[in-house]
Amino acid sequence: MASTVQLTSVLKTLADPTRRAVFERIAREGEVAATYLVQGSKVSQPAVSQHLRALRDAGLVAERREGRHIHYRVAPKGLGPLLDWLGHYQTFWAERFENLEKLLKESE
Amino acid sequence: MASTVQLTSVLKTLADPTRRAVFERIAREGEVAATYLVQGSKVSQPAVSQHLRALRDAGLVAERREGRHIHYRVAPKGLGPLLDWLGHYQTFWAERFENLEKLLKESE
DNA sequence: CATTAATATAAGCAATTGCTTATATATTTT
DNA sequence: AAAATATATAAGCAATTGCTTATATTAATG
Repeated sequence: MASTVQLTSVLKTLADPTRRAVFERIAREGEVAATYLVQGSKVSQPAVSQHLRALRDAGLVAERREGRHIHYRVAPKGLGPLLDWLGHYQTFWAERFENLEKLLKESE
Repeated sequence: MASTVQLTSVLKTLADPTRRAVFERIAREGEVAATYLVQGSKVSQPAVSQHLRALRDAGLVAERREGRHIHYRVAPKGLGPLLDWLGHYQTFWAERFENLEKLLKESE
């Protein structure tokens, strides 16, 4: 029953393009250490660190410490509040939804 | 092929709770004149007007003038960039996606 | 233990945001 | 045309945001 607060935090967190790019890279690569996210990012190490904190606080990523590296991965439930919310607007995107449906079937 | 810019604007626009509440009310009520959105909103008329402008600029609502009233309705394609983007993360929410799938089928 | 490496925190700053009040622009009504 | 109604715009302001540089913390290594 994802609260408004959670949904707001997910949306705000994903709304920043730099931060969203970090999220997308984590999603693509599976598990990435922060250092590697800093390499290949336009912004500084502290900036990346702050984005990672925001992503974690929003429940969008989880972390696993391994020595002095911290590996980030996408938290499967993180997008939950957003998906729940979108569920209420199915009537507005039913068509597109069926496209996704097709994609999903093809991918298995 | 919804650009990053469009996605960012959709996310930013929906991220504000007051503005999202306006959008939700338009969605629920089908077509609503701005005046009625002002009534029942915590914020002032100009604030609502600014939110409506933001929603329109993001492509989330469309308007229809009728005399001195302007009626707002949800723009079906508005959520497109968001849905397209989510399509890339199916693997992370496939399960939840199937729930939505079920709901969709029940609703027709 | 001292140094290096990985990450986080602090402080400061310019830009953006969301609101307000005041005023402008339509449009209808009298 | 004047008054009333519906909506938009302008200007200003406090709060938030995303970044920076500088410094701390945590962990591995020589």
